[in-house]
Amino acid sequence: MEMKKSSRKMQAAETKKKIYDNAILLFNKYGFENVSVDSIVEKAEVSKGGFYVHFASKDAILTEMINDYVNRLDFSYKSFAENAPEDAKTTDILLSFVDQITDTMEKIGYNLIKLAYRIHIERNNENDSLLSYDRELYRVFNTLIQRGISRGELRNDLSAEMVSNQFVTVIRGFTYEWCIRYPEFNLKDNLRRHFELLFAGIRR
Amino acid sequence: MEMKKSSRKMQAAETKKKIYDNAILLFNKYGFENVSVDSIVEKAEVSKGGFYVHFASKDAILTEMINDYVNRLDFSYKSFAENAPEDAKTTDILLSFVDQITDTMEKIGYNLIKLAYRIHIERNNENDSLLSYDRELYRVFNTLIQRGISRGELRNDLSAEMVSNQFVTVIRGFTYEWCIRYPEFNLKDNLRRHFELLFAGIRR
Amino acid sequence: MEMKKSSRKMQAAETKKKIYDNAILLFNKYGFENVSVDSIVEKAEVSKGGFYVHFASKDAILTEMINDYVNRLDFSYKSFAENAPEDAKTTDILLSFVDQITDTMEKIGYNLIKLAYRIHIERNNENDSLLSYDRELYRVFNTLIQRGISRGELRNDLSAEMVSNQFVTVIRGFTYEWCIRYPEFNLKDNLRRHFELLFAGIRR
Amino acid sequence: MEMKKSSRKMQAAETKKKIYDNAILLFNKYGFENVSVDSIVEKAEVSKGGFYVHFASKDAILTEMINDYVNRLDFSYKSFAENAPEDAKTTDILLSFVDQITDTMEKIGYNLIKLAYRIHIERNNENDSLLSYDRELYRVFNTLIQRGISRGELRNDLSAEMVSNQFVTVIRGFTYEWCIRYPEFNLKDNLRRHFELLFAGIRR
DNA sequence: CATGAATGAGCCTTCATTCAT
DNA sequence: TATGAATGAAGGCTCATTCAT
Repeated sequence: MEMKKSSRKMQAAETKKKIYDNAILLFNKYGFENVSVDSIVEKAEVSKGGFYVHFASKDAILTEMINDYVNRLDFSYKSFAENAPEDAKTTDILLSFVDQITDTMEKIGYNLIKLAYRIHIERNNENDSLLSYDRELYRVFNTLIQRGISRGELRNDLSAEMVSNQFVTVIRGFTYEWCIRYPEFNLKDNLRRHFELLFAGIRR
Repeated sequence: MEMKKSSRKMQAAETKKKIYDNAILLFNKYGFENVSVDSIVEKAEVSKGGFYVHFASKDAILTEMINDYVNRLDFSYKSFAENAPEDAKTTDILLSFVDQITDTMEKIGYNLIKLAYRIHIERNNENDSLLSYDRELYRVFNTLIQRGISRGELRNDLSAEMVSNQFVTVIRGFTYEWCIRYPEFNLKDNLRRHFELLFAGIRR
Repeated sequence: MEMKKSSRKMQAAETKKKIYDNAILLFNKYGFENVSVDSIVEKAEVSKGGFYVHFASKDAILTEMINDYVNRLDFSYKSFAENAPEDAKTTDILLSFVDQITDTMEKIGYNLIKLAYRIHIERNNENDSLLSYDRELYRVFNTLIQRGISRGELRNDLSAEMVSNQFVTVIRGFTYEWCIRYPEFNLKDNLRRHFELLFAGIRR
Repeated sequence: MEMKKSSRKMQAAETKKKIYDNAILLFNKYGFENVSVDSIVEKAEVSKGGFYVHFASKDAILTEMINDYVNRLDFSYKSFAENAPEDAKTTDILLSFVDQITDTMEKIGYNLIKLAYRIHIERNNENDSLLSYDRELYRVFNTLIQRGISRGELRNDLSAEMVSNQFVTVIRGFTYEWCIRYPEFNLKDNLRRHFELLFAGIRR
């Protein structure tokens, strides 16, 4: 009896996932506005009513998607901050943090991220969980930069806050480039290269 | 009487502009897909048929907008390249070029640019006139960086090509940030600051 | 309870029929091009969306109608060919075949047939299922005429093929007349009279 | 001064003809309902306002066309009746009349005639000038048949009225066939053959 | 949970016609 | 006569959502 209930729930969860996955797929291919609930349920091989059993609206599927995205990044940032090596050079830590960010991005997948960016610019700040969320990213950077300054590894005439902001903007900017130039643009290499330039400067 | 000959055409041009301006306004406020032709003509105080006298479709208004945008940037880049001072320091020239770019952006207006970015990410590279166009921007950067290297002002262990690419990506990335953070994000200050960091490096 | 399983589907079928019937009615009264989907759904007392649940387009309803028409005639021709009396005079068989055709036409209804003719001439041979279909009619005639010739009942200086073609053309021509002169033109009487003239000749 | 006025009128007449001809062309290619005034004026290289200078409406052009058609047939029938040879065999006269009809049809042109038939079945007897007009055709036939009967050339057990009606129906029916089977269907041959069958009968 | 028929507001576009120039 | 910008009603079709089964 217990098993049956659980199997029912599993069935339901599978149906939901089928809808979710196919929806994301289509949103990415054609853009959110150009995908109808009809086309989602057709691709997912579910009835139209079934869609509304699992999602309150077409928008709801988007919200869920953004949450996934944010949660995964959140976890990634936090786990880095907790496990950062104590003794390494600050710039090396920064580089490996940037590497981890790109790794996470690539795990989340170009599709989801591009969709997030698209939504982000489509909807006017209405849903700024993404933007606000990156304060976590900002916080990690800020901590690292202050550490670098106080250890004498980074210039002490710089405001850690300003530099952190620049870093976040750079990450977001390069990710945007990745989205519009996929797959020819290598996110990891370019970001790493950019941070190396930022560390050393290009002036002789 | 002779002058009057164009009064009808002028009237028509004004009508077109009224439609165009109001359309851009609405596209930015609500997103292209969420703006109906009905709402455009209502705001522009023109009849629905009137819209189609001046634009072949709702899409056509977008194409016209992108062309405006590209043409203005084009002119800006070219005029800078032609008038660059011969004797100034390369980094100063770069900074003043970046300044001119932001000035141009601000003249074009946040609205138009955000719309362009939105379209850019919404439509899957279908219309990459924007992307390809920025090769002009890339070219100006490349020339300047080579000049800096050969004059001994910039590090000679850097590939001018790579650095130019980074610069273009940075410009685009910061502009994206400007779009999603408007009006709190100051494009000019942030870009200038970023290039200064890039010039000097943040390492001690 | 078991029987009820189809109640939803039966309801749907009824809705579809309501739409179909009213559409045909209106098409005939005002012409296909002059009937809007709005007017159909209003007359059928169905929502606009409902129309598109049952028909993919306004055109689809026409296709369905033509198919109905062709299928019914098809059945009629075939059943005649199978049940033709073996021993009767050929001209009598021909006359009774012509009678059966007009009976079928009248069962199908002036409305549907006129609509079919209208579509036929409106669309430039694009949909010639009707035209090609009448080859079945032609075949029945051909068989009968050959029989008549070989039995010595009909002139043996005539090509059965040519005469069959003439017959089909006559049927179609008189039906056209029926359509444009309805209801004053009696299809059955006129066709029968014409075939009698054709059999005997009008010359003394 | 007199010449100038006339040249103006000629200019106007030419413009009108240009519109008329191109309209007929398009009506035939795409069907009356599918041809817009816009497309007419574009093809005719006339301004939109110009169209309404010469025709009160889109429909007016149709009326004018039907009138042309009817007038030409009218003239043809009358001229035949006036010049019919006194001494020839009635059936020969009938055949040569049928020939003249098809000649006239071919001079008028398949396009115009098909259009007339189309209009005829599209509009519900609203404009039956065509139908009523063919009473002239009927009259010629009636006279000839009565002549044949009284001369002992045709069966005297036939009603001249009935036979005339059959003839007119046949003409119209074969012309319809010509319209929907153009150009593979040879109107003249088929009509001639049919009348020959009607004269002699197909019975042995 | 699942189904799919039904809803009706909304969308983009077309078009015959008018009228000031 | 000729022009073409302007009009606004109408058309075919889409779509997110609801709800009885």
